Amino acid sequence: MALYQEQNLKLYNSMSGEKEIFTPINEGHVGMYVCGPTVYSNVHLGNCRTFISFDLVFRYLKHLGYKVRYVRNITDAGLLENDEDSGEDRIAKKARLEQIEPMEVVQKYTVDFHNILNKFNNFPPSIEPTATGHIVEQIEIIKTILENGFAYEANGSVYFDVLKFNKEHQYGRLSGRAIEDMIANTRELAAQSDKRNPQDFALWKKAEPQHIMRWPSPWSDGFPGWHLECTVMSTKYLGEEFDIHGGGMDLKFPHHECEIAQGEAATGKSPVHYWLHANMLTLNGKKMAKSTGNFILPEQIFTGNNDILTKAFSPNVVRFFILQAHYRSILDFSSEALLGSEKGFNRLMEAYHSIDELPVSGKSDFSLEDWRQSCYDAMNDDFNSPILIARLFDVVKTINGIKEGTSSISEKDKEQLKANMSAFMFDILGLLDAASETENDSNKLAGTIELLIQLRAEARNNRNFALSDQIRDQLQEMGIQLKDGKEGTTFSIK
RNA sequence: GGCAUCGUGGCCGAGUGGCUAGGCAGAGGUCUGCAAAACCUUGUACAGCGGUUCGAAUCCGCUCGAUGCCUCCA
Repeated sequence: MALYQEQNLKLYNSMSGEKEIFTPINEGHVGMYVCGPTVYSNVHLGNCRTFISFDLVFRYLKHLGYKVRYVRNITDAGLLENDEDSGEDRIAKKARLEQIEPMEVVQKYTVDFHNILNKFNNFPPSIEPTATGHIVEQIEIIKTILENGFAYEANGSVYFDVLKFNKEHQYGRLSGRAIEDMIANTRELAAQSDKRNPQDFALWKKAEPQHIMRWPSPWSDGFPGWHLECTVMSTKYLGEEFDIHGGGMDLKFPHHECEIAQGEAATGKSPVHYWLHANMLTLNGKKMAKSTGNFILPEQIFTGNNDILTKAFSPNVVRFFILQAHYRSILDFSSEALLGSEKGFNRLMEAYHSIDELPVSGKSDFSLEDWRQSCYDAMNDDFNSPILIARLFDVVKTINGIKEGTSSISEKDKEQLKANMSAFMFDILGLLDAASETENDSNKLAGTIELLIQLRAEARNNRNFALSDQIRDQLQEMGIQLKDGKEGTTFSIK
């Protein structure tokens, strides 16, 4: 029996504003779409948070036994720099500035994106389509929307008619906006627009002569509007209706609102059953954003090369830090918070690695099953990773108690405990077991350290404390911590 | 200005009508040649003011503050 049948997963649907029991369209299968990055610059940590959040969702659904098709796009065209009538494609602009081909820009930052997410131990999505790879489909859907009467052509561009759409459907449901308010509050824009109404958005834009990225279409040589690619690629690979759509909170309006409108205008059906939105990562209390310069790059964290942090942190620790907050909460990035996470993370890992050495007794004096279920309860409650981590720290206390002899565990539970912890820490949270990574080298290193420990023990027996302290302190400087316990000396590597 | 979200102890962060969240830091202890590390124990909290209730940090109202979106944005 698949695990998902025993578990009652609830997730917060941004559309209803409530936690809902998750029921996929096709039993045992999940279709999930997440808005990917625009590859015109390096991803910053705020971008990464969103993708780590949905990696958690992906991992957990898989763990529950669902067959998940996870589609995440690469936006490599169609995103305008400014107001859409005067703006320039971001990728084209970068290409002009760096004097390279637009597709070189795309390639460079796509590789960077994959690299970084790989370091964070994210699973790659099942399909990673690109906007430029789906121009034909985008043109087709524009035709359909035109035929259905929800769009109009003007000067070679095609715009979505929001007011007309709103008469038969409801525009603004996801973001809780009334169309009247939008009309009343639209900012004054430059008057040269071809749009009938300021709320309308572009499906197809005619390219200005200097515009490099362009494709032929029935209306003009031009390029598709940004919102369209997600509609096309999600429905192409997941169907006209699919289970989960994720993305950053900042995409809710207008991007996701437009996706809903495009889907409904094209097929008459609302495409998404569950809308999930990950919240922002802040720095100095403000959203991390490329445009304001308020951001930090993952690489700057891994190397410690930045003004914010006092030291470098591993991707694993950063991931743990991110997962210590719920994905729907704003999380503030700081050196102090990261240091706290690092210490906690190391403690958790050490406890896990000490399970094998635990003494066993006839029976356990705690309920492993209750603990295990409490972990699932946390994850089933809208992927509450901070609660799961709190439960993991609870069991750290139990493990230490067994070590000290104040608690007991049976042989069977010990095996189970290790398997469960491994599942929650590595499979679901996606943390990396650093110890297993470079086994060969670490064995040699361990042998060397053992030798030094022996030499130090001899020195101590001879009361040559100067030598013993020198060994201890110099190892410490290298990040190797000796631990003098009752059973002798052990070590850990930072 | 409109819409939305949020305001929890030194820091980070869960939770939610009555039952210890958790982590880090701090304090005390165990261990130690001295330490470190580890482990154990432990305090301080729910922005303010009203209201509902037997009971509110949790619900309602107002005030103040913060953030996000309203233009590209994870």
